[in-house]
Amino acid sequence: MADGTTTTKPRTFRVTSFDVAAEAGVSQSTVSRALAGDPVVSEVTRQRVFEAARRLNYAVDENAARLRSGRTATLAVVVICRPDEDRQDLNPFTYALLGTVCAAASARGYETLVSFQDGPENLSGRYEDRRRADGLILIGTTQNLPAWTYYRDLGLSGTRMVCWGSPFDELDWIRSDNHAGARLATRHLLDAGFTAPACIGSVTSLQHQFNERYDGYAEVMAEAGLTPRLVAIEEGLSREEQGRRAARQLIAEGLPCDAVFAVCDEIALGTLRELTEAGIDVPGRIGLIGFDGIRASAHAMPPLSSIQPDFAAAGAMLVDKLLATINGDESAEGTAAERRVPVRLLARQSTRKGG
Amino acid sequence: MADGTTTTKPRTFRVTSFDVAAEAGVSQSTVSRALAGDPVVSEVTRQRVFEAARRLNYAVDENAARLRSGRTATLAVVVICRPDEDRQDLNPFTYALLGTVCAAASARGYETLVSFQDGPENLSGRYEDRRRADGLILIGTTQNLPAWTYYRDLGLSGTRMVCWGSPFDELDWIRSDNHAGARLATRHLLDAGFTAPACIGSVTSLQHQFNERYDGYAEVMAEAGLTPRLVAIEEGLSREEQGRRAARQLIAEGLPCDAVFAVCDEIALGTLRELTEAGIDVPGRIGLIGFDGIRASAHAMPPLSSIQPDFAAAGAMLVDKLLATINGDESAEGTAAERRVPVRLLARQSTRKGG
DNA sequence: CGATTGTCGGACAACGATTTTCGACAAGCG
DNA sequence: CGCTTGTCGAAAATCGTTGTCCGACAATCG
Repeated sequence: MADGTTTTKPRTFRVTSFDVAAEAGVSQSTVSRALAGDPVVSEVTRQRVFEAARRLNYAVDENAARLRSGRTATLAVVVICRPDEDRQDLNPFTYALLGTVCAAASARGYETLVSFQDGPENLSGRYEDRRRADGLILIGTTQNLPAWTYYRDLGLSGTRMVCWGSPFDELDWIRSDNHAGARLATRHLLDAGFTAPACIGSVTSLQHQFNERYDGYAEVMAEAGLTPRLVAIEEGLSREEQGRRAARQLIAEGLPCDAVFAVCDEIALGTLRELTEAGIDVPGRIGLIGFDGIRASAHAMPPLSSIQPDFAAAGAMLVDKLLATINGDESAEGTAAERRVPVRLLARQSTRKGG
Repeated sequence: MADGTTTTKPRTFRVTSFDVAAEAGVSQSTVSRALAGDPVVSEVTRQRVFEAARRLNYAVDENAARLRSGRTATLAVVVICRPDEDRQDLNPFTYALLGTVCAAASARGYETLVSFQDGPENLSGRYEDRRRADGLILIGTTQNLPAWTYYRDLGLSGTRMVCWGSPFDELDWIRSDNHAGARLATRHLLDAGFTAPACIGSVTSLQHQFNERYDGYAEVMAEAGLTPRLVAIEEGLSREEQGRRAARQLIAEGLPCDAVFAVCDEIALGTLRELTEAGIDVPGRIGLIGFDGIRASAHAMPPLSSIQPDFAAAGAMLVDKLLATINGDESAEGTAAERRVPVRLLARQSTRKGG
C-alpha cells in the first residue's frame, strides 16, 4: 500500500530556469523576474523569455519558489464530518459551501488544499507550521465537538483561520444572517395564512446558528401577539432523524400547530417524510418551511419552502475574511454585515396554504 | 484585491531542524532521519529528537522537503463543471465522489489539491510541471467538451491522470458497472410487475456511461422478449430539464409504457416532477427508477428507486489507479473488474407497483 | 593485540527557485 | 570631458530540507 512516500519516477530531466535562460540568451535571474512580471525587465526581453519558456515547456517549480519566498498562495479547507458519517451523506449544504469557497479562493489566486476530517486520529491542522498553506477555512458539521475543540486550541495558539458557524466564539466566523432569515420565514408563514407556527429547533444547540434562528422566529411571533412553540431536537442524531422525531412528538401531542419552521432543511425533510408517512397533508394540515435552501428541498414533494443564504457570497466572505487575517488587517475585526451572509426566501408549495 | 502574492506576515522566527538539533544535542541530519523514521537512528536518540521537536513545536517545512526529495505526496483533484453552472447546483453525485476521493487519498498518505474548473480561462492542469502534485484525478460533468479536450491533450502528452467516466477513450478511467446496474434496474422493473418499461437516456451521449446503461436495459428487454423503447435526451440542457422534456414527450405520445428507467437520478427527478405535475401517478401509472443513488432521490416523493454505485469504492479505485500509474505499474492496465465500481439496487416506493 | 565488521551520527552538497547586491552601459548635464 | 543618474542584467547568497559519504567508536574474531 502506498503511503505518500512511494518513489516517484523522477521526471527524466527537469527543465529549469537556467535552461530557459540559455535558450533566451539571458541570465537565470532575468528569467525569474520576467516570469514574475517584474517591471524592471524590458518588454522585448520579457517576450523573449516567455517564448523560450513556452518552447521548452517550462513551468516554475513551486516548491523551490515557495521555499525561497515563504509564500504558499494556498488555503487549507478543512471539512469537519461526524465520525460515523458516510462521505456521500454529508450535508449538501457543506458541499455547496466547499464549492464556492474553492471558487472564491481560486478567483483570488489561491489554491485549495482540501481535507475531510472526522476521527481524532484524523485531525491535522498544522498547515501553517508545515508551510502548506497560509491559513485555514473550517466548514462542516458542528456535531463533532472533539474536532472543534482541537481547532479552537489551534486557533488560540495563533493558527490563522475562519470558520463557518463554529460552536466556539473564540474563533473567527462567518454565518448566515439567521436573524433576518428566521424572521423572513416566520413572517412568510403568517402572511400565507398560518396562525400557529411551531419551530423545530433548539435554543441550546452547539450550532449557534440554530439558536439564532429560533430567536428570530420567537421575535416575530411575539410581535404578532402569538406564543412561540419550540419542539426541541435531540442531540446526537442525524439531522433528518431529529426532524422525524420532532414530527413524531408533534403528532403525539395532537398537532398543536398548523405550520412548522424547521431550523434547517435536513431537519425539515425528516419532518416532511414523517408527516407524509403518517398521512398528514403538507401544506394542507401543516405548512412547512426549512432553512439553507439545499437542492434536495426543491426535489421534495411537495417542494419545500426554505431560506437560502447566498452561497457564492458565503464562500467569498470566508476567503476574504481569512485573507484579511493573513494580511494582518486588524481593522478586519469586521462589521456585523461583513460576517453575515444575506439570505432570501424560496417560497414553494410546502407553504401554500391552499395546497 | 489579493492575488496570492500579497505579502504574508513573516512568521517572526521559524524553527528549523537546526534548532531541534541543538535542543536535542544531535546533528541536523540526525533530526531529519529520526523524524523520517530512518531505522539507522537508535530508539533513544529518536525519542530525544521527538521530545525536542515537540518542545519547540517544530514541523517539517514541506516546501523544502519536497524541493529536495522531488516527492509531493499530493494529488490534484479537478472538478469539471459546466460553464453556466452554479457551484451549489453541481450534480450531488460529483460532490459525493469528491468526498470519497479525498478520503481515499488521505488514507494512503496523500493530500488533495482541489479545483473547480469550467471556463477555458480557468483550465489549468500543469500540476506535475509545477511540482504541485504527482498526478490528477478528473471528475465532474461530461457536458463540457472544451475542458475534456484540454485534458485529453494533456493526458496524451504525458500528464498522469485518471478520470471518472471521461468522454474520451484515450484517457484512463473508472466507471460504474453500468451494464450490471442497468440489468439490475430493468429486471427489477420486470420483477415488480411492469411489462413495458421505457428508457430515458441516450445511445450517443458523450457520457458513455449513459450509453452503456441503455445497452444493459436493451439486453434485458430482449431477453424478456420485449421491445426496448428509447426516449432520447436532448444535449445541452441540464439533466433535470432533460428528464422533464423526455417526460413531456412520453406524455405527448400517450404514455406508451408503464415504467421508466432513467439513466441518472437527476434525469429521473426531472421526469418525476413533470409526471407528478401532470397528475400522473408514480408508481401507480408509471414506475420509475434512476441511476446513481444520489441523496435527493431518497427525499423525493415517492422515494425514488435507484442503482447506487459504491461511492467509497469509487474514490478508492480512482486513487489506486492513479497511484499505480504514478508508480509505473504498467501491469496496471487493469482488468475490467478493477475499473468497474460495483453497484447495488435501492428499491424504493417509485417501483412498488401496488403503490 | 591488530584487523574487521557493524552501528550510529556528523559534515556537506544538492534541490531550483527568489532576492539582494553590484557592475556595465547609455544618456544627460554642467 | 567628467560626473551623475537611471536602466537593465549578472553573480551570488539564501530558503530548509534530504541524501550521500565518511569518520568515530565498540564489539567480535583470528
